[in-house]
Amino acid sequence: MDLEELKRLQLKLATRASSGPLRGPVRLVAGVDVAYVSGKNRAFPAAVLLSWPGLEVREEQVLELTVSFPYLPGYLSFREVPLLVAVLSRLSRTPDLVFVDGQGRAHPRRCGLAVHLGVELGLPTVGCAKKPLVGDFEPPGPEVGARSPILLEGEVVGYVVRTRTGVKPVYVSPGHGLSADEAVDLVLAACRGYRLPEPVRLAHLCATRARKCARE
DNA sequence: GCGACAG
DNA sequence: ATCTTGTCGC
Repeated sequence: MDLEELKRLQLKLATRASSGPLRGPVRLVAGVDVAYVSGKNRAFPAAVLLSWPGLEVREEQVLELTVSFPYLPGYLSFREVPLLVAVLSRLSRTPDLVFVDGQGRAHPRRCGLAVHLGVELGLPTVGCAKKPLVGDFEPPGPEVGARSPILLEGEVVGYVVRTRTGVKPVYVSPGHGLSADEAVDLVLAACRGYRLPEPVRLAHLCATRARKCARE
């Protein structure tokens, strides 16, 4: 792998990403995540389909695949996009929007996992990470719904959002097909008492559960 | 050179 | 991400 080559690809992908506004109604959403087996190249990508805005689980899919690309900060999408595309293709219906566990535009080259996946699928995506990658920001207020902008080179690429009182905030940034403000609204509307939005939280549980079963 | 660094 | 039990606090 040639990182300079991949950097150029990221810049190209970022150009193809739309910053919204969201087009069309959202009635079905999906959440994706990947669980790994310590050290090995085994991965368990999971996708959960839920109704919107009701958030009722409609379908779950999990796969056991081999990962070929290593984890490198700034290049996560080259490791996970292939896995996520594979598991999403297993769903019986195509979601109107996908919640991703990772950054969207809050990336050095504006091409985080959510951007890459969204452009690749041609579907709107929201990035919701548990930790920051780049940008400057202040901690959001203590009340649920509080947000503070993530600034990168003078641009608001996302928001640090308080989804639960007394709990660390999440880092929300748009992937493809929507604005940063819409991304925040969607994440808050997808939370049900936990730090992470339901689609991502359930996909995480699904992937972890699959890995556990596979080992027993 | 030093520190940072999604999952 | 993963390795891991109990424990403090709302």
